[in-house]
Amino acid sequence: MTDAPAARRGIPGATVARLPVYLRALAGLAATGVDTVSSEELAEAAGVRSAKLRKDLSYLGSYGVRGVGYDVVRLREEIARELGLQYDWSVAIIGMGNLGHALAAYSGFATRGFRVTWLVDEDPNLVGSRIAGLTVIDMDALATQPPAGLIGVIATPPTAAQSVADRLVEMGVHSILNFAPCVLAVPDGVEVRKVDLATELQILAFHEQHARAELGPLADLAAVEVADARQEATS
Amino acid sequence: MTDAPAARRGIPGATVARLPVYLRALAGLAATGVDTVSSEELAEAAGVRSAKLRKDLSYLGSYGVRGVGYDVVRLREEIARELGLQYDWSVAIIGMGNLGHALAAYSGFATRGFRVTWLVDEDPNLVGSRIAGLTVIDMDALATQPPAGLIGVIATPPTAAQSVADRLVEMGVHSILNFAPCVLAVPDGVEVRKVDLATELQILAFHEQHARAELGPLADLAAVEVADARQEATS
DNA sequence: AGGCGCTTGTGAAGGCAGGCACAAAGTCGC
DNA sequence: GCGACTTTGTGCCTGCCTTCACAAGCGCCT
Repeated sequence: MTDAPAARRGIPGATVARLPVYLRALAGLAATGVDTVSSEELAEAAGVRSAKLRKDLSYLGSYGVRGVGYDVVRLREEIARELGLQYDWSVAIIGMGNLGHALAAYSGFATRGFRVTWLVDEDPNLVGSRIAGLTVIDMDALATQPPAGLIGVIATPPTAAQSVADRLVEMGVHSILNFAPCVLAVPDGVEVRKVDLATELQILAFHEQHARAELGPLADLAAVEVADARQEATS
Repeated sequence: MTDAPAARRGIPGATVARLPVYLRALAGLAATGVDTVSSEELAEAAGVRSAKLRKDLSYLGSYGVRGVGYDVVRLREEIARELGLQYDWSVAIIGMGNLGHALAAYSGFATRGFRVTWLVDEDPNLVGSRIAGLTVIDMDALATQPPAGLIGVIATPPTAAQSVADRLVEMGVHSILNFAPCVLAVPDGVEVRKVDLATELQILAFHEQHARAELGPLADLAAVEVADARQEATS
């Protein structure tokens, strides 16, 4: 997991990070008509241990019935409320490059309680154009009407990310999702979560390398071939 | 973080997850001509505490010089080696939707030790077309030449993700990065890291809601407005 | 050559998260 | 109406990660 920051209202950060997974699992169960689920079943659907699931849910209150399980609809509502999903949250995507484009068109946000409301870019050629049904604006235009509860998504090159973050903070945003591969400095009270694609791959590479090392030197040759291919390409 | 799995070779999972961040910070320092850095400076650049940084680096060995600091070039090499980045890793992206497209075009992979080598999709209309300089193939074609050390990136809809994962495992892949919002079941020895964009936003929503609650009921009204707007849109 | 100041590397302590196991509590069958 | 069965909620323990604090080590200055 990326960083699990300080817990609020007594709910551990690790638990908060898992609630969306439970919510997803519950949505799947509800779609198939299940109306009651045991911690064992739900845990399997969510990919965790049942004891962990029960402990997580216990932080929300006692919404289960002993001997029976959890009411799917009720539990869904409770988790959604805990996550603040009883209303949609507005999302502004800053940076309309490859990634920003894809995010703007990504349907997964709308179905999970979020509405992409603003698309922002600095490039004059992009400002004014329409992407995914929205008109691209610049940061100044966004700053004129900073809505309360806005979540900022930074999809700019890393060089621009800090200044964008500064401006977001300035206009009162205190939740930022950062796709730019860099460290953002923000004041206390502003929550930054980062998604770094290359970092994830590098972590996988570590495991891949060490899994390979355990197979002995023979298995290592395959990776060396990759290295050779690289040299060909760069020479 | 997503899950920090079992450590190998004694390096804690939490440390492995931070090594890429250090690597990035070192690259930045090297670009500005710095050749020696103290743990304090590097920690600041990486957004961590210096004690944590030193402990992390100590797992790799003693590459620092007391009273001086760390040699930037040397430390970079050591971390890169530990992560297995002395050679490029091949990456196959499965699912050429919005996200898959953006990932294929994302330049951040190539500059960090990865080469997108295969683009895969099931749609006959897409197979054979060219995206970002590569020809899209289908899973069968990928299976004919499963290269050792391949990392699979799943960018399909969630309904297809499990079957894609099964096929990847079948062809010997044991490192998977999953963008589909679902839980993947894989055998032991296969490493799955997941990136779920909506989950990240939901975690932010939790913090946003509770940060707001602390400001009192007045501040809560703004969010309710958003809820009203939603009802208008859905009615 | 010797001492001084700076920085690393690490033992120890504290805190958080995960897993186990069981008592509490509710339902179902008879 | 009562007992047996099922499943939740949770206290305790264990292990990992983080933080603190300091001794060890290195270079530099005198």
